[in-house]
This record gives sequence, C-alpha cells and structure tokens, in this order.
Amino acid sequence: MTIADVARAAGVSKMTVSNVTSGRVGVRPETRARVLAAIEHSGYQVNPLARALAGGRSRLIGITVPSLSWPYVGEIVQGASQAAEAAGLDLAVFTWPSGQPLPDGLALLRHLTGGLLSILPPDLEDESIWPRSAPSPPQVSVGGPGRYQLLVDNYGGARQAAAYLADLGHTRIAHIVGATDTAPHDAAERLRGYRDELHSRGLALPDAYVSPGTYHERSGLDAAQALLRLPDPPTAIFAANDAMAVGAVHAAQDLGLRVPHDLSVVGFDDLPSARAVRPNLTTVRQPLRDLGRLGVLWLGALARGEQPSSPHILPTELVVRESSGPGPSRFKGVL
Amino acid sequence: MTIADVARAAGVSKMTVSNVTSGRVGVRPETRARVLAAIEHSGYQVNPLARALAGGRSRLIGITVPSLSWPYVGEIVQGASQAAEAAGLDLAVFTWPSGQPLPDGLALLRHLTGGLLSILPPDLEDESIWPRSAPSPPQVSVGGPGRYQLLVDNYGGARQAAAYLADLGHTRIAHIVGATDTAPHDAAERLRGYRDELHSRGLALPDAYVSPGTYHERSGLDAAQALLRLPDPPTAIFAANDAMAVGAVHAAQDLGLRVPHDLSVVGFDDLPSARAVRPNLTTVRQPLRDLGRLGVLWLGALARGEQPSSPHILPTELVVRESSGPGPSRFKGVL
DNA sequence: CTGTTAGCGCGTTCAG
DNA sequence: CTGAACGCGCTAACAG
Repeated sequence: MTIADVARAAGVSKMTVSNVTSGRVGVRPETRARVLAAIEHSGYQVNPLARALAGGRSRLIGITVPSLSWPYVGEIVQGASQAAEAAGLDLAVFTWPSGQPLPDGLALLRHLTGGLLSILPPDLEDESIWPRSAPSPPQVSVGGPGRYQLLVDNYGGARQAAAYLADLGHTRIAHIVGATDTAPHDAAERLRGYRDELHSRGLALPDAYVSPGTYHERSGLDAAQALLRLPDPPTAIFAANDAMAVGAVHAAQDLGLRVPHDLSVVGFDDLPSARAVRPNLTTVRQPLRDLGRLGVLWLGALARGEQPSSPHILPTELVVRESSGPGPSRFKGVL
Repeated sequence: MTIADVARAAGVSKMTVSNVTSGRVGVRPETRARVLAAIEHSGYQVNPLARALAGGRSRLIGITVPSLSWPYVGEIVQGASQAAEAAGLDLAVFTWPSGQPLPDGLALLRHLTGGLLSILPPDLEDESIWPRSAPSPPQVSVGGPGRYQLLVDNYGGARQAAAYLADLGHTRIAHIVGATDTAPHDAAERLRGYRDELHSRGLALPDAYVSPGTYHERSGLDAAQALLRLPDPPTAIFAANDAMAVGAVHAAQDLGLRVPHDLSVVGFDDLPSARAVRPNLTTVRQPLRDLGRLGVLWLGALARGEQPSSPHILPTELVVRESSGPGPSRFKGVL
C-alpha cells in the first residue's frame, strides 16, 4: 500500500493524494472525497519515513531525559506530553544518561523530528548535539546549557526557604546539599541561595551545617542523623530536594524528635509525594510541568521562525505544609 | 554530508562506504581505514531514515506506555532501557494513554523500529496495532492482550498476601481494590486471589470488607478510613498497590491506631517508595524491571526468528517488612 | 486545480 | 572485492 496504489485507485496522480493527506488546500472537494474513499478502502497509511526523507515537515518532537526512574523527570515529561497532545504533536522520549555518549537513536531524531527538548543535557563542549555543519532541528534545553534554555530559579527558591525558616525564628538552620554530579548546577545554586540568605541576616553558619547528599532519601536520612547528633544541632533543615527532606524527617523521628515541634524540615521540588508523606512536606515548588509545557511551546515558536528570549527563568513558590513550625526561641522565650 | 560525499573523499564507491558503516565483511583493511578516515574527517553520520526506507534492519525498538507519571511504568521502562543498552539497541518511548486513539507517532514506529513493546496496551478488537495486511515489526505486550504477552501472577500474589495475613492469625482481612479502568485485569485478578484464599480457609468475608479504590494514595486513605469505622473493623488490610497501602497506614495513624500493632497493612508492587515509608511496607513484589528486560529480550528473539512461548507469567514475591504483624487473636489469647 | 519531473540518502541487485 | 543502476515512498518545484 503506497501512495501510488491509492493514486491509481482514485484515478489521480500521487501528488494529488499527497495534497490530500497533507491537508493542503486547492483540491476540488469531489476529488478529495474520491481520494479519501480510496485511502479508506485500501487501509493506506502514509509512511512518515519517506515523508521526512523527502523533506516534509515533521509533527514529531523528541525529548531526551537522563533517566525515567526519577519522579522529577516524569513530571517534566508529563507536562511536555500534554502540551504536545494539545498541539497535535507526537512526542518520542529517549533516555540519555548524563556522562554517557550520545545514543545512536538520537541521530534518528535529528532527521526525523521537528524539534528536540533536552532535560538536563550533559555539558557538551559544543553547545549543540549535532555536528554544527549540518542543518538540525531547533533544540531547547531544560536545566542545562544550550542556545535556548529554560531554567528554574534555584537560587531564589533556596533563599525563600532559608528566609522562611529564619522568619520563623530559627537561627540554627542546616542544609543538605544535592548531588554534585547529577544536577551540579542546581545543587550549587540552592547552596548559594541558602548561604547568601543566612549571611544577609548575620546568622552563623558553621561548616558542619552544610552536609553533602545524593538527592536520594537514604542520603537525607544519613546526613540529618549526623546533623542532629552535633553538639549544637540545628532546629531546622533545608534539604535540596523532597526525597532527602523525607529522609531528614525519618532521621528525626528515629531520634525521638517530633516534626515540626522539635525540628522543622523544608524540601525542594514539591513532587506529588510531598503531599503523601506524614507530616506533609513544606517545600519549594518547582514548576516542573510548566517546564515541559513551555519547552514544547518554544519548539513550536522556533518552528514558526520566532525567537524566544533565552534564558527564561521560572520562579519557584514556597508551599507551607506541616513539616515546618516556629523556631525554639519563640517557645523558649515564653517558657 | 551524504554517503556519496564520503565515497568521493575516500576515492571509493558508495557501496564500499555502506559496507564499512554496516560492519560487513569483505572490505580490504586499508580501504576500510581510508573510508573511516574520510568519515571521521567529514563528520558524516548515516541517515537512519534513508537506511530504514531502503529496507535496512533497524536497531531501534519502541515502547508504548500509558503514562510516565506512574512510578510503576517508570520501573518497567528502566528495565527495558537497561536491556536495550546492553544489547546495543536504542529505545524510543511513546505515551499512549489507554482509551485514547493510536497516536500518529506510532505509524512511525511501524516503519522505523525493529520491534515494539507495549505496556498495558488498550484492549483492541484486533490484536495488532497495525492494519493486518501490511508487514509489521514484532510486538510484545506487557500486561495486556496480544500475540506475545508477558504477565505477572497477580492472582498468585494476592493469594500470597492473604495467606500470609491469615497465617499471622488475622481473621478480619479487608481488601482495597485497584482501579477498574486503569488496569482492570490486574485489579480483578488481585481481588480474585484475595477472595479465593480467604474462602479456602473458611474465613468470613463481609461485602463491606471489599472496598473500591483508584490506585492513588488518597483513595487508599479514604477506603481504609471507612473500613476502620466499621462496627467490626478489619485487623488487616491488603491493598491492591503500594500507594493505597500507604494511604491505609495514614488512615490508621489518623485514627490513633498503630501499624502494625493495631492494624497490619500489605501492599502490592514493591516500588522503591515502599522502603522509603515509615513503617516500611510489607508488600507483594512485582518483578517490574524484569518485565521490561524480558520484553526487550523477546523482541530480540523474535527478530532472530525464534518464538518465545507466550504467555509467560512471572511470579511475585512476598516481601515482609514492618507494616505487618501478628493478628489480635495471638495477643488476646495471652492477655 | 492537477499532472510531470526531480530528487531526498541509502541499500540492494547485478556485473565487472 | 568494487562500481553502476535501480528502487524504497514521498514531497518540492514547475508545468499545464
């Protein structure tokens, strides 16, 4: 079943069939009906490969992600997926673990897709994935380097969290840092925001209050355990993501401390799990779905020849729930 | 940069370049070296589209998933992804929400991929996704209908869970059923396993002990709350997945009950989150990553002309953790 | 409005 | 071991 078969059956040329399947104008209604009937009758489907090879516009966009087992990534993809569906586009997801070489499958994307969205792309020397010489589809980068980048205000979000805890009366506020290999930039920015905010308030910040983590729940538990055993333990912990914040809550509970009464915990991300945990997590919300949605929108704009202003930095939002409360000074003063 | 350019630069024919890039034998080493040098120098990359269009074998496999925001699905994809990488294959993920029409992007898969793995595919009248007439790549189905299907022993797993609770001395064991729209077959099988096991032991099973859920944490919480407020509340709850089990734990805690002392809770799935929850969840482990891994292996076998014996049913495994304990009879007898 | 002529880039016959 | 010719299915130009 090729376009030629349909053309023969409808008594027209291949070109006319092509015009019909591509939804182009300028085909007489009765001719169109005849072609459509022939298509229906034969069960013909256009071959997207041949179409792409011949230079037709692609309605497929590609998205590369470091891993699909991180809920974080799933949220972004979900946002992109919805936006793509709304725009009548198809979305193909490729995993591209950071540090790994470029998967061969991506060569395909280059020829087949109308645009590429990369989540946390590895930091390539060259900004582009493809050899510069050849023409490539537009690409937008989420949280990584690139010509068109969509970012989240990690620095500002961290300052929000630190400011919130300080305003509650906490003076001993520790931070569990994110992994420095997975999303190094994000982790560094959150650390910087935390530091700057505390410094600006003249709060002491012992080295021991900055504890390394891996973004995994377990590392949050371990880090918090160590923090809480310090001679002068923190009364509040700001973790660089929700998973580690949950670990911190568990560490506190293991030591017989109550959250938020004895320890306040603030996370970062606001994944659905933040609401499924007891106590519900106070956290800095990242607009993850918006990230995916905007990425697809940008790709559409780029395809239309428009130039989004890059980089675009999305704001975060502090979501106060149950894992945070007043600092000890507020109580101690009264007692 | 086409194959012709490389051929010209290396002073050979296109055929020779093709032989080199396809790793075929019968090219003189020095010629091969010359070609490789020309490729390196020019930054040439084969166009997978043209290759596929010309009938070459594809190293790409496709996988369709209902959604990427369910951790359940992420695990399977992760397994498939690892197996694909090990086999030197590329994997493209497409979302295909159940109930939705076939995304156009899948037409592409048909022409481009060497095989298709479908997670929980919608129940099509016709077993195959494509029109039967045309040749299609092999497809294996995970948890859904199809010529080659990979399944999990949901029935057996549910019996394991019910038997375990009964062996602990529980006599009042309730079940929170999974969504009947999302993965109806799975939910029904788990319910059937639960029923059969309790019946075989002659345990009473009031209608009120079978409570509907949606697979979401919130529905587990609501269902458990209702169950625990029954005049004769259950002492154990078996939920059809981990998320609802977590909800049940929270419902119990909200009512001042201790888990597992006052209520035992068993889940289903054993997602990573089952270990990140307090108390750690006792649950029926599904080999999700194996599902993805096996799917890719089957696709490879099918490409080689072998016929896997279908359906293949993978066993589950009961993982005992902290959310389950002896039934009240054991204690009450002593007191 | 429709048909004709060229390719898109590569793999595959066949001869040499 | 290599080279020429042809075809995969479709679309972009240009005619008519």
